[in-house]
Amino acid sequence: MSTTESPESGVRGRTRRAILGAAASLLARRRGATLAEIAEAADVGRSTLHRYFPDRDELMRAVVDDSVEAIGRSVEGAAIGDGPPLEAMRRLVAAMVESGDRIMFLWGDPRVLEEYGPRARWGDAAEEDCEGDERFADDPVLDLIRRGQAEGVFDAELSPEWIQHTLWSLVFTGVEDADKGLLPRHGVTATVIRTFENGIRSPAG
Amino acid sequence: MSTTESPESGVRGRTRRAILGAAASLLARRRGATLAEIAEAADVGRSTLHRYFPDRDELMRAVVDDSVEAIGRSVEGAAIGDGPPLEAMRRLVAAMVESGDRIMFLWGDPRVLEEYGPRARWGDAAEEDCEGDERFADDPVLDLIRRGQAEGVFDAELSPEWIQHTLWSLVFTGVEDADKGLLPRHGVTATVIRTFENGIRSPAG
DNA sequence: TATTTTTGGGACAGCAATGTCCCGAAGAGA
DNA sequence: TCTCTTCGGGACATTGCTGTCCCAAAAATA
Repeated sequence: MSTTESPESGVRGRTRRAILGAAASLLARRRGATLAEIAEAADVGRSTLHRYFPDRDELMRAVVDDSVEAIGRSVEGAAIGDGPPLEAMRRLVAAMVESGDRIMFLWGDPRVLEEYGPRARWGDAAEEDCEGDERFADDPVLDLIRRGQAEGVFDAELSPEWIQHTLWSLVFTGVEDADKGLLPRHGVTATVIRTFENGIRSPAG
Repeated sequence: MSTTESPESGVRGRTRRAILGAAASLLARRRGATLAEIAEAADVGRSTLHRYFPDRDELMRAVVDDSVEAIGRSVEGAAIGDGPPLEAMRRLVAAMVESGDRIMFLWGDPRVLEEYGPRARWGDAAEEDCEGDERFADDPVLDLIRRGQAEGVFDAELSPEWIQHTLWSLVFTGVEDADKGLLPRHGVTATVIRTFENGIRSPAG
């Protein structure tokens, strides 16, 4: 190990990922899930869980970080900076749907991002007057939305933030419906894209 | 009413409504809020709260029932059975936005409707194979959606249930954003309607 | 004013979740 | 095989929420 952070040491890395994955998946569906339940879902003893994450808060922070990273990687793979905005947006939706569990975890409880969000990385003492938006100033998703608006493809009367929230919201709803069996898993992306782009109005009408 | 249910007796009715309102408002924003917090928000002693609702479950059921009724009344006032579907839908959105707190409470936690939903009214032992949809068979909102589809106004390739979920989801997001100050309170309805109807595509494009 | 209802708060026991510690067993690596 | 690490589970004290009971004060009603 280098200094403080254990990198990805074969054993600990695997266990750690197992815990984070199980936690995200379970917490997405049952917030307030017990640590014992999370441990069980991860197929790990409660002691082990405590060994990796001393208390609930640290676990939450880690799961949030991990989820943000996972989604980030997925989004990165969509290369939303390239090509026509509409097509980039479709790739983005697909990427987000693929990270279904993480999306449900992060978006399912607004508090989660507020309390354990990226802010933590900057140190917690920083309670500046940041209205909570500038930290997303370089968000590639917002960039894409602005680009689409500038090119006249996306509705410019809607604020980029609102469009972004709509996106998250629809993806979340789609993933959730699929999770409940109300929507076929393979059709989620198409349905979300269709609704997101055109709304519910009949294309014919 | 006469026998078991206390009707609306001036005093008890007022206290009851205060508790239900405060509970919905608080639980909408902080699920897992303590009974003590709810009592405080309702400006009532914890004893009094327990006097009206013996335990947490009964309170939850009551808040759900109350919220469903409140929204129902609001929706009823929108007369969504009359007139062109598109205009009816706009009235519906406006009505739902007006019930912001209740919407946030009911939609914010999917579990809430599953555990304390209308099913409770039928008796809890009824665990028939109802896939959970037939109970909404006569839902006026679904009726409106189907009507709109039949008239060629709403996208017929989207399932009515999906459209309904989209509707709830967008209204929820709008109300939530307004709650956080990200969206001007008076513009929520228009923004939601615009997005819901047309998606994010530029009308010009 | 007198009576009944309603209320608020304190005291209390029960309970489930949490966090800590320890030890023997299983597993990985040399 | 030997050694070091990691693991699972039990035991334990602690904490915070819950639900119950009681009583005096405040409010409503007659």
